[in-house]
Amino acid sequence: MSIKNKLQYIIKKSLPIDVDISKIVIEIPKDKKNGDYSSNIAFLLTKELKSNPMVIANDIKNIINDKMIDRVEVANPGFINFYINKDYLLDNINIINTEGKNYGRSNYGNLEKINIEYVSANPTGTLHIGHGRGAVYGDCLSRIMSFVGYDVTREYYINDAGNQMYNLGVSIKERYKERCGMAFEIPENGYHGSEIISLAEVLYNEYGMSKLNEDIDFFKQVGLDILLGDIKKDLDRFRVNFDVFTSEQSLYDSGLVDITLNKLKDSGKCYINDGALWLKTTDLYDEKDRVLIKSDGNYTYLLPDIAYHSDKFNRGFDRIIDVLGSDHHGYIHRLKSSLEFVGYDSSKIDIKLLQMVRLLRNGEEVKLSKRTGKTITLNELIEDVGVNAARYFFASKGLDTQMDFDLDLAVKKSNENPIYYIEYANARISSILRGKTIERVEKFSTIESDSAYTILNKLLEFEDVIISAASKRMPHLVANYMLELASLFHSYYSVEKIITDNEIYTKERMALISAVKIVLNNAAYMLGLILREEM
RNA sequence: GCGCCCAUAGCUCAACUGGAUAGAGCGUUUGGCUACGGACCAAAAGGUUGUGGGUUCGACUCCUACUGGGCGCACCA
Repeated sequence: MSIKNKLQYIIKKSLPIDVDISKIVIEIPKDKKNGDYSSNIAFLLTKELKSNPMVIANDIKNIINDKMIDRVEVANPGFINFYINKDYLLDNINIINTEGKNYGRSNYGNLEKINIEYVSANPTGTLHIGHGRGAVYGDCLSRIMSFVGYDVTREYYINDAGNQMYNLGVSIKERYKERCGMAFEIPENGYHGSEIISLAEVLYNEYGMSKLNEDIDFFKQVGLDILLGDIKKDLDRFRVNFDVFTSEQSLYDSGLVDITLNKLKDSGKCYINDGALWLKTTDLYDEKDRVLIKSDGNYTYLLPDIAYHSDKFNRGFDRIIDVLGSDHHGYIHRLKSSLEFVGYDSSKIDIKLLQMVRLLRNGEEVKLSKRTGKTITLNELIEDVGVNAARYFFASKGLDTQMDFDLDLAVKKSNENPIYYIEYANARISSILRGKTIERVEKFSTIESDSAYTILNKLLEFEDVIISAASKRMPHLVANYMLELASLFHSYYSVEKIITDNEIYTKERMALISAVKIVLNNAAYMLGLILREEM
C-alpha cells in the first residue's frame, strides 16, 4: 500500500463520521515546515460537523496514533501535518534493496483491461517528430499503467484502406515510371517525400521495368509493406512497442464495417440527403451531422472507425485510451455520438490530445508537411540527440503544452538536457557501488542528516508518483520526479562521503545510495530510458 | 464567424487538478576541486501567473468578459 493510501486509512479511522476514502486528500507540502505530508480534510468537514477547521483538525490529531507517524501538527487555518517516523523511512531502504526492479509496483489498477492506441500513423511515409511525441506519451503511459496493475494492451491502428493509400499507390507508380525514364506526374494530393523515391528505386532494382503495367493496388501493397516495416523499425529503435496492430482493411474483410453500418441504420439515426447517407450525430454531442456513405458510394473515414472502436469494445476492454494529435479534436464528438448509437458507453473512451510540436531551426519555424516531404524525421532526431535525450524531452512535458523544439539548439546543447544530469547521478552511484555488495541493515544508526532524510522521503513517495501518473495519465510527473531525486542525490553526495574507514557508516550509506539507484532506474524504465552507468 | 486548446522568470517548462512564501533547468552574477566522477555543489538576481471582474477560509488552477497565439470547422483521412 502506498504511503498516501496508508495515511488516508489512518485519517479515516480517526474521523467521527464515515467519509469516502477518496475524499481524503493527502498532499506533500512545498515547505517542509508544514510536515512531510498534510491533509485538508478538516476544511471539508466543517459543514457536516458544524464546527470550525481548527477544532476538527485538533480532534483528529488527538486520536491518531500510528507507528508510521512520528508526530502530527495542526496549522492555521486547519491543515493537519504529518511527520513520518524515521525508523519507518530507514527501513524503506531495505525494502527497496530487496524488491529491486519491483519496488513501486502496486495493484492499484486492479487488472482492469485497458487499451491504449497511439501513433497509428498512416503508412504513407516516414515517422516525423510529431509522431515521436505521441509515441513517447503512449509508450510511457502503457509502461506506467502496467506497473500499477492495469492489464494494458498497446495498439496501433493501420489505416490501410482509404483514399490516402490509393494516393500512395499512385505516387509510387509515378515515381517508378520516373525511375524507368518515362513521363510521370505526381498528383496534387499525392506524396512527395523522398521515401517514395527510394521505394521506386527498390522496385526498379528488383524488377527492372517489368512492373510498369501493374495496377495501383500492386504499388499500394508494396508501399504499405515497406513503409509499415520501416515505421516498426523506427519505433523499435525508439523503444516503442505494440501488442496489437489492427488493420482497417481487416475490418472490411471480416464484415464488421457492414455489420456496424446495419446497426447504425437500425438505430434510426440515419437519413439520406443529396444521395449520401448521413448520421444524425447532432442528436448527441456533435455540432453537425456527418456523412457515412458518400454520394459516390464510398465510405467516409468515420464508418470504419466506428467499426474499429466497436471492435475494441467487443474485445472486452474496460477503458479505451486514444492518443491523437490535437488537430483531430473536432473528431471526438462525432465518434462518441456514433458509438452511443450502436450501444456502447462512450464515457469509457478517453481521448488524449497532444498539442503540436513546433519545430524551429535557428529560431525560425519549420512547417511540417508530409505532402511536400519537408519533414524532420524521428530517425534524424534520434541520430542527433540519442534515444534517451529525445524521449526525455518529450516525456518531461505535459500533453497540452505547445512545445517548441529548436533542432539546432537541441543538438548544440544536448549536454544540457536534464537527462544527462540524471544519468550522471546514476553513474556516480554506480561508480561507488561497483564490485561491492549491498547488505541488509537491521538497525540503522548513523544516518542523521537532513539531506539524507529528504532523500528517504522522496524514495517513499515513489509509489504514489507512479500511481498519480497513471491515474491522471500524466507520465511527465515521473520525469519531474526523477530529476528531483537526482538533484537530491547530487546535493547529498556533495556533503557526505559514502565510503569511509567506518564500516557501519559505509554500509548504511551504500544501502541508501543503492536504493536511490534502484528507484532512479525504475523511474527510468517507466519512461523507456536506459541510464548509462558510465559517461 | 463558431468550437477546442494554450498564455507562468530573458528562454524552455513545472506547480501533486482549489491549498500554506508560484518552483526547476538553461542563460546572467558570485563562491567552492589534496574527496567515492566538477557533466557537480552552494548562493544571488529575475514574477502584479496576458488584462478586467466574480465565486470562498484560500485561485496559476473554477466561472465570466476581453487581448493575443495554435488547431479544427469536408460527401479528406
